[in-house]
Amino acid sequence: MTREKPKAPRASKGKSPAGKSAADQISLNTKMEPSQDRAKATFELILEVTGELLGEVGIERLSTNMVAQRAGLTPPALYRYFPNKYAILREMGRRLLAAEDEVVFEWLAAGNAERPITLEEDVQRNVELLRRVRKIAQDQPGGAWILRVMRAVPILREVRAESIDAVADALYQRLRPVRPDLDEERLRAATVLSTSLTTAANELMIDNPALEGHVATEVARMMALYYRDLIGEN
Amino acid sequence: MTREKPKAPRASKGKSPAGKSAADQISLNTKMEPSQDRAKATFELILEVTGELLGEVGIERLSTNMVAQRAGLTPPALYRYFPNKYAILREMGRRLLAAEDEVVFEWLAAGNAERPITLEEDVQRNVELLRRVRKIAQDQPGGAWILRVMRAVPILREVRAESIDAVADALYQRLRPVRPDLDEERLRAATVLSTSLTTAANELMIDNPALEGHVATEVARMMALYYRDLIGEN
DNA sequence: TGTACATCAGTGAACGCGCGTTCACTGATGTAC
DNA sequence: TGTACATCAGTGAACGCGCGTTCACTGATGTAC
Repeated sequence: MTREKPKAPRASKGKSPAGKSAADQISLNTKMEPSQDRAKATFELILEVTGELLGEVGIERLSTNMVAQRAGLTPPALYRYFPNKYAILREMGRRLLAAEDEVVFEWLAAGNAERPITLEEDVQRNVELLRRVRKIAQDQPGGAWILRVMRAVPILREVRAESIDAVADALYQRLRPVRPDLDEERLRAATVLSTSLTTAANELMIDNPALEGHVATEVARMMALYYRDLIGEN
Repeated sequence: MTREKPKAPRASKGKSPAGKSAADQISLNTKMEPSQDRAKATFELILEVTGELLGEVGIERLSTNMVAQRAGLTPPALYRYFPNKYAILREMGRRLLAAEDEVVFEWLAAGNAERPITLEEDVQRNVELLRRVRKIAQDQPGGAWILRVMRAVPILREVRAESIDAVADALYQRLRPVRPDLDEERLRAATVLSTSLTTAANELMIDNPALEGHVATEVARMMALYYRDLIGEN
């Protein structure tokens, strides 16, 4: 009795930017369908366990076999949802950054980036935003490591880049009407830069909690001063 | 005829910060002695080839066997100098960051951080410093990848942290006399922050050459504004 | 409400491969006399 | 300047291990009637 091969949907290869050359060759990273409740729980368990292990052994020693074992599964069970460890990390990274981005979007929607206020108020608003964003990574097991790994692994770098672009663009859209005369490329560069540096500052604080208090206010001040100069309200 | 086991010096385990827990367990990373010219050439060849491969296959697929093969060596020849791939990357990372740091030290020694000048001159000086530092990573094969990997691999993170601390401290020593009244922790935080963010900005530009021109001047301006406010010369 | 059946979720066992690592060795280089 | 010998540099072959991956399968869940 020959069974039909299930031969799953096998992924759409993402947006695959053609000339991206290195290291993303073979690895297609899309997962299969979790439909029943049990399956969804397994799916979430895999993500959770991967976060823990990432912090414990690092990305290099992390393997699908190791994740499966820790989750109390056999390897084929994991394979049902993720073709390899990068797919797991990608899902984790997406969720983490999406949550961070959401905080920023809300902050922007509340008008924090545009109302004229004093420098000190400006700094305090930035401190608060930074704190809220930072908390998301800190509250997730292995969160700090996901952030780090997203800088060094090609497939994950895309996820990170998209998140930064999305945030920078949202900021751009808020600031554009305030200074319609400003050179577009300069404003684009400013928003991408401040977004990138803000995440870098948060990673610095996560790495080095002893500095957290002072660094938070200093980076908040740095950004406030920069944008006040750029927008021209100082 | 039994030979004496050479049983090399086997490393001093670095400074091993006791509670560092994860992922640096087994890996001792010190290399053996290259003495003859031929050996030195091999040593350098290994570093060079590793840089190339790092860019081509990424850190995950990089292996000592792969490096040895590409260098035209057998694995034991590589083992004579490096106990594992992290030792190679560590040496590369050290050299790269030492070269970058040296540029900053010279820039500071030339008094660029203290003389009272106009904002625009200040920005230009920062742009030039950034450019010089950036060039070092760009000129080295796999340089960008070494920088990335140093954020995500525990052993290499130490190398990176030491470099940033050294640069931040040099900056601190320059600024301390200028504002002896400033809270020490605040000034420390400011120097570590600006050092970290400057490297992050350079990595951003390396990742995204299209933005290089604008980002360079914007980050230079950001730092200039920040320090002028901090030191109180605006 | 009960049961038969289709589909979903996960198992157990096995595989080939390349990695890290070791061994006793040969060939190259340098140097004492 | 020539040669004998010690040390340094690199080889060839082999190993055990854990990884990614597959297979045909059993057990769990949901649903049509």
